Amino acid sequence: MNNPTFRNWQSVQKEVLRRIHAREWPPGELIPNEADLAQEFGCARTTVNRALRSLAESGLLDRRRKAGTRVASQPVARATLDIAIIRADIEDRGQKYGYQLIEREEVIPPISISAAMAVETTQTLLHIRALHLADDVPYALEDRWINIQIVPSAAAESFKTVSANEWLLAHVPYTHGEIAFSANSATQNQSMTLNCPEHSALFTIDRLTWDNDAAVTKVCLLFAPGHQLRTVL
Amino acid sequence: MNNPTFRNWQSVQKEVLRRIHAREWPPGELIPNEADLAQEFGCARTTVNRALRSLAESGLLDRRRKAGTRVASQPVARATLDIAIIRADIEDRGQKYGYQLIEREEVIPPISISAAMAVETTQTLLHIRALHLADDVPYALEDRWINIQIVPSAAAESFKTVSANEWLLAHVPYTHGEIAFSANSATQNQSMTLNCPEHSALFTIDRLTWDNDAAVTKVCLLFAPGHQLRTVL
DNA sequence: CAGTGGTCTAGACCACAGG
DNA sequence: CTGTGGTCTAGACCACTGG
Repeated sequence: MNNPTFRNWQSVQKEVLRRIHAREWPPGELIPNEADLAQEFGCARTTVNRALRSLAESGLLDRRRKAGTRVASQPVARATLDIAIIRADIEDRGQKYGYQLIEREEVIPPISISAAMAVETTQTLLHIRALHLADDVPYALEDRWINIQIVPSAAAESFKTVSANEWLLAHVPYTHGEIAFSANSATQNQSMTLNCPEHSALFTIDRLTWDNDAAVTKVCLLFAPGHQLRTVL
Repeated sequence: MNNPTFRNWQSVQKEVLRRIHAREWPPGELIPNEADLAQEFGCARTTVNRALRSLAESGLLDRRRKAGTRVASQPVARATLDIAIIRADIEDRGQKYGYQLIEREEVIPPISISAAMAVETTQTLLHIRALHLADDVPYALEDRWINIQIVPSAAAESFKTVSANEWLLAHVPYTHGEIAFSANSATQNQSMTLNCPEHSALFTIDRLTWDNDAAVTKVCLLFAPGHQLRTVL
């Protein structure tokens, strides 16, 4: 049984993947415990643990103390998306980045915004609207609210040349956030700004960013028609 | 220096996060090496490694041999999406799942499909169109192509009661895939099936699944207006 | 070439939860 | 209560890569 072929966790993982894939270990099946696998593979239990833990993180295995390790019966596809700064996205594709500030105002937001950001309905927020361009063509429309009580330094920024998207990521820390992807129909105003037909289907990212229970910023990004967000599984 | 507070990798990670967050280690900064941190925290280097590796995987740190570990200067937001079986998605929200097969045929696909799936232009594929419902309301429209040379058992499935979405995940292994999210305008046909206005903005998932360089299936999922895909950061 | 992260090992103790 | 995964340790060697 002592198989000298598996000397590192990657090779162990590869072999485990092979067995799952070949249905030697079918979905839902209990696989041998770490100690047994370590003996079979001729390596330390730590190494087996590393391989299996990694597979569990990607959703292929289901591990529970005492219950052991099972092949996931419904293999969830876990996609990892990297949401970068818009400028970086554009430049990575070799296009020229452009930026235009449309509006900047400090106002009391609609109830829907103050509620989502958990601020008093009477509190003033900084409202920014801006357009991102790729090779001089409209790329994305940014509509953002910033909590200037939490980020007072934002009040001094004009955001005329640096987008709020970029400035915030570089200057303001956050602890966690929520993000939602959806599709929205372009309003007349939006379609004019993005230079597309009215009612075009726009890929949309809504994002709410928190710093320890205080909302930092809420942003809605509307991408020009045709935009895709891609990743591998 | 020997601080007895940090006994496990989670607490080490938490402290590192605190320092990043408090800008004690600003973006781009080189942080102490593992051995030094281990001494400071009073734990083994392995434990520090575990904490830092995990942060690097989530994009907060940038690690390179010899060069050391740096705080990411452009913290990429890395969102993890779980793409489950549609039925599971609906039932998890306490709704009743429904399924209707619209069309099932074995035909030679359009060039765009055969090219994407890297099959001969003359090869017949299984084409499935189906509707998923939540509480009897249209939820998503599935348009799928299956490579019956790779999955011959699919040719014997009627897909009248079990969706291809679910059947494939349970019966057909795959090694990797590509996924893309976008927004599309509903065609007249689509809008009738989904019972929504024509030209509605539909959230779209395109997915191509491979088994070792052979395409298994290509699917386009069009979700009814209002659908959101959510996750946390 | 030398410093850094990447990994392996053997052994140990612990936390959790199934039976 | 007991088996399983989760983790820590100390020490070691290795792989990569910056200077």
